[in-house]
Amino acid sequence: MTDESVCQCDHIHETEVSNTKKTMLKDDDYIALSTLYKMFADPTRIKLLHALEKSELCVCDLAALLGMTKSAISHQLKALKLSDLVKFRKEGQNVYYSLADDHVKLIIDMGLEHINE
Amino acid sequence: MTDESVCQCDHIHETEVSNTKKTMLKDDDYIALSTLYKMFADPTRIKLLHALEKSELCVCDLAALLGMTKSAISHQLKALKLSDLVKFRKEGQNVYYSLADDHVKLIIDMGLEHINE
DNA sequence: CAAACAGTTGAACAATTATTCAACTATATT
DNA sequence: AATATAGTTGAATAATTGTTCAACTGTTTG
Repeated sequence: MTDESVCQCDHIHETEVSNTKKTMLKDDDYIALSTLYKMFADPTRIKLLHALEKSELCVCDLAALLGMTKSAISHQLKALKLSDLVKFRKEGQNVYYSLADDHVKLIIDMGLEHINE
Repeated sequence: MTDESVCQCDHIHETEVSNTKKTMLKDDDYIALSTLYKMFADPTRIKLLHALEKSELCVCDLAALLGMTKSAISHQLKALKLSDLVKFRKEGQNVYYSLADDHVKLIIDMGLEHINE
């Protein structure tokens, strides 16, 4: 099956397309990238990340801050944890969450720049 | 209704929470931010953006490059257009798309950095 | 003018996902 | 040991979303 049969096109700019093809990454890389950005693609999660820029907070603090249930927050923190965007430490009954690294702040700031222009 | 009644928590670190609250943005800002990142949160769209880093391409080119139908590509380009991530120019039957500004490349590169560590 | 092609669009369908709810674990307190 | 609280978890539900399909617009060419 040719590319043309998939895209239903006859006249393709072949040199540009083949040049671009060389610069493209593996499919898995794009999936990994989009999976990362999915974490920033939800208001609740981006609030959590932004809140944790300031200081570490426990699940209760975050739930109170966002006005949401502990369960909802815990579910989202789990997703952020799986994407290595937050880390945590346990202390007694509390679990304190914090940002995993500086990229998180940089990515959020980059987005804010785009919004505010 | 108090925050506590929503989050089901009794012992909240009040000073940390109220300090963090001061640094938080308006809800609309978080919605705008997450809406922006939603555009990067899909493999097809991030491929389109990455492809357009190299040179402008028409819908047919992009469809051929990604091995997808013109319709699917057109739908995603519309979303990217609405988020001001791509711009376009018409020439005869063709519509050439290109990146709207440099932020797009920066945001993708930032994500790649996080992946490759 | 008619045929061919590039591109767009809306509806439909399938897949993904955010929150809720209830049940559960684990730690701390009395 | 019993109770209370912090946090997690899995299933269920509702909402969102990506692709397909068919029909459409607009431009070019013979």
